[in-house]
Amino acid sequence: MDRDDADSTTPDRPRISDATLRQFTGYTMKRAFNVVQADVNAVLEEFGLRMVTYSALAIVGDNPGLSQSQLAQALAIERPNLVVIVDELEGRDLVSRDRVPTDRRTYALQLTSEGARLLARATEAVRRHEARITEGLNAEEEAILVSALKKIEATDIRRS
Amino acid sequence: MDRDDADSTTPDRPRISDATLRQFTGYTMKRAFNVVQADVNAVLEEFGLRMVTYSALAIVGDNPGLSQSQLAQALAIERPNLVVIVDELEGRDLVSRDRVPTDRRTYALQLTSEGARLLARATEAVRRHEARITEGLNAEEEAILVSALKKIEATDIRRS
DNA sequence: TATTGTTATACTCTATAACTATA
DNA sequence: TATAGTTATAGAGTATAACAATA
Repeated sequence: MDRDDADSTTPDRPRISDATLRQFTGYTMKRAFNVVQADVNAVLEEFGLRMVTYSALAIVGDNPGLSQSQLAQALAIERPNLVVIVDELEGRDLVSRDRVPTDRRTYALQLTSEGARLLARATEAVRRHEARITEGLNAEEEAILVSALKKIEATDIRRS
Repeated sequence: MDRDDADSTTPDRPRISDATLRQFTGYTMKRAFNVVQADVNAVLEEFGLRMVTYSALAIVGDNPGLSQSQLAQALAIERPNLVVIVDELEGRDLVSRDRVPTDRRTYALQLTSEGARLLARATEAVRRHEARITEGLNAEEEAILVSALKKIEATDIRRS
């Protein structure tokens, strides 16, 4: 991809403006998150993980014994889609599905020792990715960024 | 429900923790953006638009006469995928594809008057959505939020 | 030889209905 | 009757290769 410069071979449109979209914080959130997502996916690929499989490991690690329905809700994905994710993690011996005697419909999910080890290594790599992404921010800026994002996340969306 | 609860409204499942993921600003960015995206998509649906078709209208409006390749680059999508988007917008008479005499390979994209009208109405609705989303933030918080996001967006990602 | 727009295609992600086995 | 997990499937979204027309 060649960059546009002030060369006469470029007809009349050297730079594309996104002024209308730039007035919106949500647009800037999307552009910033695209950069974060590309970098974190590259980091996780070294562990054979994607954002969703890493997140699943982290949630199972924080909540040993939870059910697939609970994990699906925590990841905000539909139950049918979670099945293949847990299949993959179980097939790689990172997560175990244990039957629950008190309710034989549900599985209790747990990290295997290998899953715990991979999660720990991946979490360290994601920490380094985070440091890279936020290196231009001082502590106060990052604190306000996080608190502002949490307020947006907590917005009570009302439909008209 | 057959278990005796201290609170009758409290479900019998414990709260799921996302403590490991919450240490990451990128995770909070994703959670916040999910809320923004759901709301803006609901807003745009009333105009028969999605985020990508609204963005395309906005970019064409800001850059009349640009080519499909330039629009694809501005939207960060591949050229083949843009074709169906422009097909849709052209089929609804929101955008016109005009032949360029100086380079007959390219199309000059422009809003039709109906496209300009729809863009203006949708932009007003998105402004109201933005006000809803950021209503918990004061001016300083929002300014720091935007500047922090722009710094993240500008992060120079280096691959090892 | 390179570029614009296009077709075809494939792979991922996501969403819904319906099934089974349990409760 | 309801719930957990599952299967099948369909719709988006996204990516690459290759082609015709044009430069």
